[in-house]
Amino acid sequence: MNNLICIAGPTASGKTALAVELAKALDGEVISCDSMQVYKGMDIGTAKPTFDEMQGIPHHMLDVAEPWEDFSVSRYCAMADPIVQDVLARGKTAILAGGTGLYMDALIKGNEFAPCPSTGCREALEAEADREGIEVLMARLQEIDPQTAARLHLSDRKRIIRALEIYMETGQTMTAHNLKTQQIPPKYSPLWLGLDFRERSELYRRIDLRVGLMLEMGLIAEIQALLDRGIPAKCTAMQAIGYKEFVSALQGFGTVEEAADLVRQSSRRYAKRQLTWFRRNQAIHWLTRETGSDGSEILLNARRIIQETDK
RNA sequence: GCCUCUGUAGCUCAGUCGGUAGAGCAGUGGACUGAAAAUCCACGUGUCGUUGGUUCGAUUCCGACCGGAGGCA
Repeated sequence: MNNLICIAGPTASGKTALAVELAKALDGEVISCDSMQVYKGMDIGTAKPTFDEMQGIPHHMLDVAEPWEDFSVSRYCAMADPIVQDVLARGKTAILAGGTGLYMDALIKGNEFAPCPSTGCREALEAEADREGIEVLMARLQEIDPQTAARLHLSDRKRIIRALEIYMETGQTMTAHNLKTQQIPPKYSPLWLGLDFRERSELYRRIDLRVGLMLEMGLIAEIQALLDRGIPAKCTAMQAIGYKEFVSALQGFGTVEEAADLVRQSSRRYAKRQLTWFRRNQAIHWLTRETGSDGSEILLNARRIIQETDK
């Protein structure tokens, strides 16, 4: 029984539309799996489903955080998992749709994350890296967790710091922690669907189109409103593609047109990274859109796959 | 019409004092366990405009032709 369906795919591939269509057909509710659509007030630039697009289907995990808050995978799972269970308990189909692969995998696997209480140890590590150089931290990591140290490149400052942080907070190495969580069997076994295009250039064309549309819909005004509310330009939410570039333009660094070019390019690279993430998931049934197609075969193929696997 | 400059990777260009070439950007592949729209790694063969000549050998030197830019009439 396919009562849990995951819809993965790169940005601008049509996940929202497919999720709504499937929800209509299967008495389902949509749970968004997107690291930026969680923020209130960030609608246009995150391509959050509009009221019309939702077509009366309940959508969860949108607008669940303020833009100045720090959000994270663990917080996502903590909020989304009870929702999934509730939808299933009510006998409905839960449709998990979104492009944040880490969030989706973590929720499905039921990952437990190493704790990260705010003791300021991350800040201390950051400061130390600034002062002493990252090599010093890497050397320490080499001592306590050689496997992780070997895996990480010296320039991957973020992960080096995170690995040390886990050890300092829990007394357990990242390697040990990961080993432990990997042994836990996945919490859910959903039907996985993935959206892709026969030709990459078709995806890129859609991305370009969407960026233009976002500007027409008033993305700049949306960003200005966020800044007017005093949202720090350096918070996690403002790292979002389509926000950071225009914030920078509004602050006088370059023109809006130049920023739009950057947004298109970052979105293309992001889409590529998303595909890399999802491609390694062997469970995904790929729905590949043929060149020149209007996309109508996608829903049909999705429903066929659902039927075939529902025995 | 004449003169000068120019034609090399998808784009902008470098280079070879003659031994078939390399940067940036674009692009591609990959990693990813509490920032993930983040962070990080790897990847450069292309009729060197066309065609003759010189040469053991030409993308490189010489000629002609075809594009492009500028100047003089």
